[in-house]
Amino acid sequence: MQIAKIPAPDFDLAVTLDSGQVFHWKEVGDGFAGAIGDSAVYLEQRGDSLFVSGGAEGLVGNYFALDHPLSEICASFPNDAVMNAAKHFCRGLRIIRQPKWESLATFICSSMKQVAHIRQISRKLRERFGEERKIVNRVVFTFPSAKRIAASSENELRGCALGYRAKNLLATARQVAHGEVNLEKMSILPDVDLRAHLCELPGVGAKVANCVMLFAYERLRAFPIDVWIERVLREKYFPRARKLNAGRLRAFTDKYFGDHGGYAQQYLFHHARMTKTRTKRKRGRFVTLSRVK
DNA sequence: CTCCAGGGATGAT
DNA sequence: ATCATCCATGGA
Repeated sequence: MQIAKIPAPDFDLAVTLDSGQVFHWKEVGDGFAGAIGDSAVYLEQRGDSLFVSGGAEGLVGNYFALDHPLSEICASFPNDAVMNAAKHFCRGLRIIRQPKWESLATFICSSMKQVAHIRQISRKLRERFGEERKIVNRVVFTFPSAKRIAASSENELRGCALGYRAKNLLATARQVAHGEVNLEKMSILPDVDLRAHLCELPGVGAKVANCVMLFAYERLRAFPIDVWIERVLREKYFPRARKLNAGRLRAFTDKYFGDHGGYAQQYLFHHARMTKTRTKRKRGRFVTLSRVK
């Protein structure tokens, strides 16, 4: 196996792969094995260098967006205590450029699921419907195409622990496979129109649409608000606000976090998830109940 | 065992 | 327009 070395300053492979953007990489020795699109890849980081299985250098550099000016992006974050803590904690985290269908399908499956569950769903979909590849003596699977998912049945998808999400994934896969929507051509749309088109797909609402925009369409302003981010916003930015609805939070995040809001969001998300504490509102304040490992 | 999760669709106010 | 309810599943 030929291994190429590529420079990867301002990058943390492990943090990036563990930050809830992608769900299929598995640890192998000191590195990770998985698929980028159709190609099986092995990755290992040593300091500021990335060691990549043969021929995948360009693929890897693009996937991990090593061209993003990360220090400038982080410098554009709002200067407050919460953001600074997350920025320090997540140093080297980059927003990945994911394949569009893979990202869309995965986040349709993500609703009301913990990250560990999404990993299982991703693995089962790949093992059952994807294509097998081999890398460093390991078997990995590509993510199944929309056509392959569309050719399956709802019951087969339910067999991948999808539950009620199976119907949505199948319906969206059919629209993509039949050409009713063209995910690639949607790249030319401005944010507002892209979001509106994505939200017309079954199982896609504002949150999933923003994830796909951020992770697959490189819309670095897109700011997904899930239960974790909503908790951070309520507890840290509006600690005693009453009647904070979704629209109010949306208005705040869109103007406060700015042009790289999606990056800021990902840092806040990963930081919160890795340092999670249970809290409860008590006499207008949030108090810690118990710390979870 | 219980709790809860990178939500969305639907129907009632 | 906002709000409540339901939807399945399994790791922690």
